[in-house]
Amino acid sequence: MERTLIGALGSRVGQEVSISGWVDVRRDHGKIIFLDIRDRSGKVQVICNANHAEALAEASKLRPEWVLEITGKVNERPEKMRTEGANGNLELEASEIKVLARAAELPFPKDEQVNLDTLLDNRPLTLRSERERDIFAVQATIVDAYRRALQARGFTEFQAPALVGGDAEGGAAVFKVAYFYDKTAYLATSPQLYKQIMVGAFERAFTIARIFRAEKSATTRHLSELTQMDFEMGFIKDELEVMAVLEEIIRDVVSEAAKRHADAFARLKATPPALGQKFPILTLQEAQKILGSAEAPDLQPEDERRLSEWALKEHGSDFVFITRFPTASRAFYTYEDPAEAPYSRGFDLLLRGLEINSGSQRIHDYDAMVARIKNCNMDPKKFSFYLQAFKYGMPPHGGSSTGLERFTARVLELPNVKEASAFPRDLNRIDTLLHAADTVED
RNA sequence: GCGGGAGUAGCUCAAUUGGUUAGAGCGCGUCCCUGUCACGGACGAGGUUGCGGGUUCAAGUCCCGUCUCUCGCGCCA
Repeated sequence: MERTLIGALGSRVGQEVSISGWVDVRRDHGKIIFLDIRDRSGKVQVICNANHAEALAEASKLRPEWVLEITGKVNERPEKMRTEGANGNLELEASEIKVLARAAELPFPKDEQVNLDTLLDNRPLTLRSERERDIFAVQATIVDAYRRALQARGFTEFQAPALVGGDAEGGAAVFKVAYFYDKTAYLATSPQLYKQIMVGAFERAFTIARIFRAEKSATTRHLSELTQMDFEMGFIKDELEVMAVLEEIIRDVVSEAAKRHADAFARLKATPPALGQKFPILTLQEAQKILGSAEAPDLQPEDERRLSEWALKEHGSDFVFITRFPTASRAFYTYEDPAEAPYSRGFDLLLRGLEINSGSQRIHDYDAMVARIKNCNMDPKKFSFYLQAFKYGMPPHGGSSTGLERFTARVLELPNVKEASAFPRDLNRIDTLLHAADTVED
């Protein structure tokens, strides 16, 4: 019999169907056994009783996470046995149970709240929990909505390289890779330079790229491998134009996630970020005045948290832009208007106390770019590939970069960014798929 | 890299100022149970207290070293 998805059982009441899925829970009463079966579309209660002795005998052997194919009849539940939620009014009376795969004893119940370390050590299992599926379903929507929002505004998606010939950004620590005979390559710390090159081709370009940072940091906001959602646009007047597009995109993404996943937000006890009428914009100086702190070239984590509290209180927004950082504290390609020196046209976007996006207007003039590179004590020759984009005519442009895991974590109010990565890597954590032979049972 | 906290059963955690045989809940095993939905009930198994050294009549508990986790700072996004 053809498989029916569990989510579609509501329209098959009274009919004989076949479902496939995992055992979520078994409740064994001896002569009557209940199973909660889960597939990608939902869950349903299966009842095994004396009407089908073979199925009942089979059900008594089942354990959590066994994979089954069950044939039976979809019944309305007796009046008093109904529950809230999907399929709460029906149940499948099993006539035949076929085991497609067994599962070993679980180290802990699938939906039990465990410590972060245990959660990540047991990822193949814990990803099956409702909580983890909620997190990564929301994350999938964030990526999808970001992509659609940019496509709708005339941006062309491109694929950025992960292997690069030099550390383009400077600043961030890089992973080295032995590259064939005598070369050294690096894992990209950002798609930035390639994104700018693409402005020359498409005017508006974006990429959703894996990037790598070898920072020896052990915090709740760092990962060694992460996803950056980057866009870059040509023919702008200033960074405010980039910020306006970014704000529109963020509004689309947050609204879409809230709309599609209201149930997940509720289960995770998270509130979708408040968008307010408009994201407030503070210059660094204004921000430091609000904080009552001394002038410094950048904000500290505690400052970021306090500014977010201010933005929510004063503007009903969980987001706040910070602009006008000193040019010296920003990446080399950041544009500085002579009239605005020593401040740059860079900006950060904070969400609930954490920097989730960084952007700027960029230098577009070839000579100015070469001069800035020299000024930063770097060799323009090493940038000759990148510099071709400017040599052959580049419009005034700018863009921004959103950290997917940080964004997901703040949207869902997850305390540690590692929870927003299905397979996080950090100082000590990296999967050893090929070295775990001693943990495999014979 | 610096600082705080932690490491006890498969998981989550207890264990007076050092003191007999290290406990609980969940999970697991056997048995009972025809309306549960975290089903329930009876009984049971399960520990070199991260690792190495030291102090002491006696160490899960105190000291030193080491590894790991976790939180904060630095760096970074």
